[in-house]
Amino acid sequence: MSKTLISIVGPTGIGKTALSLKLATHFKTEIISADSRQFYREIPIGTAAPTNSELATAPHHFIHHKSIKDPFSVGAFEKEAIAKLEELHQKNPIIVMVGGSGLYVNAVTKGFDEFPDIAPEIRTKLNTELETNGLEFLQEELKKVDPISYATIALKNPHRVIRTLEIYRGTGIPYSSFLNKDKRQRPFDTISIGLKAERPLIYERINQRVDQMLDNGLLEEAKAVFKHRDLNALNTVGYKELFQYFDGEWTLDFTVSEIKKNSRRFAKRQMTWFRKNPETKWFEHDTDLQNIIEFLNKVIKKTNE
RNA sequence: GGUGCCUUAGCUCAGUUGGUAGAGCAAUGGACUGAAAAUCCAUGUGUCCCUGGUUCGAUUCCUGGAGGCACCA
Repeated sequence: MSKTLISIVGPTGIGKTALSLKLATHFKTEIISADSRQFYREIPIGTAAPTNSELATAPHHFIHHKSIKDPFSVGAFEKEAIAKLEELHQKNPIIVMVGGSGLYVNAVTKGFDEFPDIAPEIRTKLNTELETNGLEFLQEELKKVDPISYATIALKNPHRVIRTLEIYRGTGIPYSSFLNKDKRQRPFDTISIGLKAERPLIYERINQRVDQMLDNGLLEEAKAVFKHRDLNALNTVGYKELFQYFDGEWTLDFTVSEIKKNSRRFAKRQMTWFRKNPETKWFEHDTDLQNIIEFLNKVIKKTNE
């Protein structure tokens, strides 16, 4: 039987975790997470990570396996996840992956071009240069050093400009010349399942879930990591707003409404990202499990013919 | 009951000396190959409360009405 990865995508709060548990139970298999914030064990509440009883339902990977202090990246995740998948596929031809981080999902299913590791100091330096000299200064350097990227990337996006420049400074080779090498072939087939719902319903559920997180102790959780606020892992909806509240800048009511708003915007960005994958099969969030399983069995049977 | 003020985008409001209107926020669409819950880009037609009048033309002026707020009784 050929190796299969069932990838579940969709906006935050739509029920991906619940579906992943049902599918893992049905196929008697394990779950890989592709969620860029549920990696971190210090922030389970605000990231809506699976609860302990959910984690006990099926073996999970890449949940709470890192500290917010550990440096981590999509590239590192890609390598770890592919290695883990290979290991799991030895035991079971079907593995489930859930995650709301589109880039991380793609890292596993499609893979990236190979880039060398870049010393983190280079990015730090670029960030200082951004602050002192401004974005245009960096754009000028990029124009000289990598005109192809200059013409293609979003020049007003400092993250993108810095990434392309750090590749050049770290290797002496333009970012653009690393792209579109031989795309790696994955040793498994991916079946992509998307969960969808009407926008007002998604928003309503997000609003409710934020209230639920606060009842579950989000405030205390955020307070406990407050002193690490500068870590990238904490540049995250729910925490960055609460830090403003702790600073005395915002009232609690305003903070909560900002968390809800930013969660809604996040969900919108997720939908934009996931919509562009033409291979995703979309189901309503309340679709009967049997229908999804039927669909999966049909596809799996076909690929094994 | 009387007097005054208000009624314009989902919200808060600006504005048009009469030529059918614009800001902030919200919202929407999009991009995104190692920061991605990050970061970035783009998008403003709405019975200008209703009715009648004046006018070539009314959201703007006038009459009447409805709703809101304040003060006086």
